[in-house]
Amino acid sequence: MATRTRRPERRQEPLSRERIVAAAVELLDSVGESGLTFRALAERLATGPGAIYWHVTGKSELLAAATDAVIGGALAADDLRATPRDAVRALALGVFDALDVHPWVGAHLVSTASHSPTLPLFERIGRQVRALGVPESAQFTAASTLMNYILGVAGQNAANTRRVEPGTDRAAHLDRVAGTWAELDPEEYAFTRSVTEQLRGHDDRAEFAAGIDLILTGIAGRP
Amino acid sequence: MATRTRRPERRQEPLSRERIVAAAVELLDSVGESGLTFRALAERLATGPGAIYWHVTGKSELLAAATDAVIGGALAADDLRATPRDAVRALALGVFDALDVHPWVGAHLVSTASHSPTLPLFERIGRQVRALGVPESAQFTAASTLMNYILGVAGQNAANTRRVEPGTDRAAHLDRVAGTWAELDPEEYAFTRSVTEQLRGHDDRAEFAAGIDLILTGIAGRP
DNA sequence: ACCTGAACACCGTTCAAGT
DNA sequence: ACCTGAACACCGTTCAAGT
Repeated sequence: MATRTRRPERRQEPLSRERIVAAAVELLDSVGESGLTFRALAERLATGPGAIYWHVTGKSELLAAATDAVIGGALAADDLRATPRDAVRALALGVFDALDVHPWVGAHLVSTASHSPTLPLFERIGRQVRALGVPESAQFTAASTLMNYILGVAGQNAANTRRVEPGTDRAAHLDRVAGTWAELDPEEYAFTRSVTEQLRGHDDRAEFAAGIDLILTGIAGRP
Repeated sequence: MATRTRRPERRQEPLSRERIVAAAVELLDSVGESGLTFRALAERLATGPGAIYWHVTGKSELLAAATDAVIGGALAADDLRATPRDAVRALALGVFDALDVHPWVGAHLVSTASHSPTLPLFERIGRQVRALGVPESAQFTAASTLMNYILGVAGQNAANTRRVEPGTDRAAHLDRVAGTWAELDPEEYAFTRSVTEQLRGHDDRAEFAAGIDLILTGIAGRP
C-alpha cells in the first residue's frame, strides 16, 4: 500500500551552504576547474543560478570554501606518540595525498589568503617545529620554509595533473617528460639531461617526502 | 617645411608576436590579471581581437609567453666568481625581485608546465647544486626542493599582492595581518600567535633568503 | 526568508570578408 | 600573408518577481 503523502522525488532537502560546497567539490573533482559553473552547479542542485547567491557571496568565496573543506579533512589529529619529525612528515603527506584526490585544490591553496585554509596548516607545522627544539627566534623561518615548500609542490602537482589528460597514468606521463628532457640541447641543459634517469620512474610522493627531510635536516643543522 | 609623405600617426609597425607579448606584460603589470583581455589588448595595439589570433594560438599561450619573457629577463648571467651557495641565493633572489615587479607571474609560474619557463630555472639551480658537490644520486632531490620552495613563495607572494589593494604598502599590510593573528583563539592557534611579533616588521625578501639558506644547509648536511 | 530564471554586461574564440 | 570586426557560445552576477 503506497503512502498517501509521498514526497515528490525531485524535491531535495533545502539549499544550504554545506550542500552547495559539497556539490562544488564533486563538480571540481569530476569535471575539473573549468567545470565549476554557476549554471552547472544550479542544475545539479535542481535550482536556478541566482539561488546560490543567497548562501554564498560569489565564486571566489565558493572556491575558498571548497578548498577549506578538503584541507580541513586532510589535517587529521596528530599522533601524539610520533616524533616531531614524523609528525611533520605525516602532516605534509596528508596534504599531498589530499591534493592527489582533489588536484584543483593545489592552485587555490596557493592563491588563497594568508588566512584560512593555510593558517591551520601553518599552525600545525609550527607546533612541530617548536617540538623539534628550534629556538624561538628561528621558529618562524623554519615553519614558513616548510609551508612554502609544501605549497610549491602542491601548485606544481596541480599544474601537472591539469596538463595531463585524465586518462594517462603517472608512469606514462613521466616517461613522456623524460623523453622531452632527453632531447634538450646538451649544452644548454646539461644538468637537466643528467638527471633524466632519476626522473624516469621516480616516485612523486617519495620525492616530496625526501624534500621535507632535507628541510628538516637544515632546520636541525642550523649553524 | 613639412615632408610630403608623412606616415599617419596611428599606423603602428606591423603586429608581431613580440609586440603582442610586450603589450600583454604591460597590461598585466598595470591592470592586473583580470585586465588582460583580448579586446583591451586589441585596443592597445590598435587592431581587432581577431588579429591577435594570427600570431598566438590563444590566451593560455599568451600568458605562458608573457611569463617566459619576465623569467627569461630575471635569469641574468651567473657571476662565475661567486660560490655555488651565493649563486643559488642570487638566482633565487632574482626570481623573487622579478615577481615583486610583476606579481601576476607567480600564479602562472606555478601553474605552468614542467616545461618552459621553469625548466631554465631548474637547470640553473641544478648546475649550482652540482657545484656544491652533492653526490649525483641526491642532485635531483636537492634541485627539486629548492625549486619547489621558490615556486611556493612565488605563489604566496602573488596571492598576497592580489589580495591587497594596490595602494597599501607592505608595512601596513603586515601590520594588518599581525593584527588578525593577535586575535586568533589562543589555544587553537598557540604557535601562530607566538610568532606574531616575528611577522610584524619582518622583511619578506630576507625571510625568503633565510629559507634558501635553510635548505642549503640541509643539502650540505645530508646524512 | 528563500528561491526562480530572465536579463545584463561581459568574456574567449571563430570566421567570412577584406587588403 | 595578414588584418578586420561582427557574431557565437559561453561566463558571473543581479534583480524583479514570486512563494
